[in-house]
Amino acid sequence: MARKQGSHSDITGPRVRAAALKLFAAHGFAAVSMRQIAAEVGVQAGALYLYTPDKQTLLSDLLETHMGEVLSAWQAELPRIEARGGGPEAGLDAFARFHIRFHLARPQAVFISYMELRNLTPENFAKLEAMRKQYEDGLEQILIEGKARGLFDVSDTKLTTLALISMLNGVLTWYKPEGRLSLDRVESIYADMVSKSVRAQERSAQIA
Amino acid sequence: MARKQGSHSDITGPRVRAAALKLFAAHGFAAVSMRQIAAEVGVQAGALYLYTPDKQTLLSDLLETHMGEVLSAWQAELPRIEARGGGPEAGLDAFARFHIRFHLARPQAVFISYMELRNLTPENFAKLEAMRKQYEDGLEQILIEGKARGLFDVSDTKLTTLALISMLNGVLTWYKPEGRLSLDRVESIYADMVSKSVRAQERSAQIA
DNA sequence: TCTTGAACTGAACGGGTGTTCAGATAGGGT
DNA sequence: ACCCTATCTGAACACCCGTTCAGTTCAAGA
Repeated sequence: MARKQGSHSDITGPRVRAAALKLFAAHGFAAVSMRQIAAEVGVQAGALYLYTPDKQTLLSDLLETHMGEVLSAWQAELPRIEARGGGPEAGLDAFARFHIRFHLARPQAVFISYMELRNLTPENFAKLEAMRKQYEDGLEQILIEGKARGLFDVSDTKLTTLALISMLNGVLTWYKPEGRLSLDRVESIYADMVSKSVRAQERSAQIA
Repeated sequence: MARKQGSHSDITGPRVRAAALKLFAAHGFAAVSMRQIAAEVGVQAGALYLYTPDKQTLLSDLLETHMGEVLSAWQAELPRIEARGGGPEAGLDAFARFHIRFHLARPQAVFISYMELRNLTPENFAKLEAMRKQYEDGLEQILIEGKARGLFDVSDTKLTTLALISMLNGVLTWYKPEGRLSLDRVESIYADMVSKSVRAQERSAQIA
């Protein structure tokens, strides 16, 4: 029965990862069995081991791939910020909008990326943490620069970075594409809240 | 060996719930076995069934108890807000500070409350969702009133409610009691960010 | 046409799962 | 001193787990 039309390694491999992503996001890593993943792909459990050495690696590959995509997508965004002036205010706005848009396009990957970290081996966990930190540092640099220029009123850039990312991540818990608000509208509202939450008060002295 | 000193139902029952809370928070509901919980208590697995009809109920009892405590603690906070003037600004500040303080005191319960919802039966899930909504409505009412009085600049009170709670919940992912910042300091920084993120711009017209 | 080997099956491995229950144990009431 | 019963044990139940592997199938290369 092997080697049916269109059932080569190039096709089954991605299907295995897609099935794992879907099921891990829906039920959690620990609650999903290799047999369930295999059934979703339409294959016996043993066949999965042609595409992953074990269940744990299947998870960490998904997470590393996702985090890699986040990092390179944000890198690709930087030139566009420069093109629009490149100040901390433009950077912060771009970050908020990028984060919302990018993450809403991959809700399952984002979901498991912060739900299933504890199911990684220490080595895999450390690697993921480093990537996450790199992403957060991108935001913190914007805050640091804005603070230095007196544009932002931020007492602790590290805490603020985490608080802003938490707020932005929250969109995943409720956003539905067919919902009341359009993606653009959601993006704008979040970008506005982010901007206001760190903006320095306009000094009355300047106006008076 | 039964009925050792101090090993009555009144004592073992709470110990079972405490062990389950600890292990569920650390490893996740699906990854923790009844035998592990029993071992933590110092008892055989069968004995757990004197204190819970099944594993699922053990989880939902923990979640419902926690959510009940959140709601009643917030109710108890309301008179104190009234005493301090009772406006939307005072209410919002009180909510942020209450949320941070209360949740940091129960990190494990909070953790499982938004990680393990999917492991509940639909009935138990619905009950929990209703309680969570009631809590969120407390915050939204503050925003609605502040918006009506022109104190807050909030285009969508529902979205803003969820965004603010997400931001406040984020504190759990990084706060360590022995860390760099004191609880009071963290509380103040978050309360400040919350306040600024919804505050209406001071109109230059008023000043000029 | 024959051979090769990638892709997959299906059964098996040892071990863990939630849950049940007959029986042992021992503190409190009489 | 005795019994009662709340409490707990330890074994068993049927089933599911991740992983391995000998064997089967069949498209492609020679």
